[in-house]
Amino acid sequence: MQPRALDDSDRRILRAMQSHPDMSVADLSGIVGLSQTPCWRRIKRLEAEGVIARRAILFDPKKVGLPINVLAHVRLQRHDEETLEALERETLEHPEILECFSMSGESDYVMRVVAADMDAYERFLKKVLLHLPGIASVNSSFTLKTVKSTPDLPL
Amino acid sequence: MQPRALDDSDRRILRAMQSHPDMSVADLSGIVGLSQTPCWRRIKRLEAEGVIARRAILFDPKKVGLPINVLAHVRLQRHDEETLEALERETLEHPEILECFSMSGESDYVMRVVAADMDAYERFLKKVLLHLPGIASVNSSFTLKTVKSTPDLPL
DNA sequence: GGTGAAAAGTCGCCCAT
DNA sequence: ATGGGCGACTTTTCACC
Repeated sequence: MQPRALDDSDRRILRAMQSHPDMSVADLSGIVGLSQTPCWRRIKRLEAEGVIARRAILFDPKKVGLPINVLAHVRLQRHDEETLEALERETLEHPEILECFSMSGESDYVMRVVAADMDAYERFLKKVLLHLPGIASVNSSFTLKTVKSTPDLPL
Repeated sequence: MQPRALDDSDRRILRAMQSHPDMSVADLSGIVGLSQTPCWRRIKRLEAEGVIARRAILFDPKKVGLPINVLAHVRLQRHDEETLEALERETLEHPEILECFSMSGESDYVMRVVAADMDAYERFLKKVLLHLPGIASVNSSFTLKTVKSTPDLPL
């Protein structure tokens, strides 16, 4: 499962898979200019190496009742390794937190959180975020509109 | 394709699909307690209504050569509708911008941008971001680590 | 809502080159 | 490393309760 660099065929496969997530291997192979078996083997290899992390099904957050989207800018009091690890472990436990990045600059972490309504977010803020290990402050910015949100990478 | 509320079976289907993105309809139907055909029909309906937006294949950004992840906080000079529309249209054109939210609070927009290296980001900043319609300033915060990043919603 | 079934297409994996 | 082929699945669509 190693850093073997991707060659052109790999990149073509990734690009094709990304733009056509449920195309059959047969059709993919046509697009990338390989035949079925080699193409299939490369896909398996890319999966085994973790280049292909997973498949996913994307729902419309509003249509499933999660219209509230918040960027929570988090600062810590303490920055010892233990506190950071505890906080990151907590983060993984809460499905309302979709993304969490540790940051350079002013905030220690930025988290993207979804909620059913403002009340639900406020409860989440008070019951979870403000009790995270080592927390100093949480600054919540609400998104007015999702202009764009895609997992597709520029390959 | 309307706001017909989701019932329990719908939610169970969505939850099951989300945790098992390539389970067969046959197996899904078992989990949710319906039989094949009704389950399949509901899935098609959820797709037609846009509740299920799309399928996706998630790659590891580092392993495909995009280790740089930036949150760009953008402020505008002008806030007329025309400027906003032009900016949002531009956003959609650039695949390096994975997410773009219009915000309440200090920034007008927050964008998540990926790049192959610092140089590439700097070029993108100078050639694209700073030339966006109506731009006043761009404040780039680099992520040191992705603690969590998932499209899975808490259902 | 449920059953059963069948056509078309796909996958996973053998083999040969 | 590529291409061929085949059995075992799935998807999708029936007709009918």
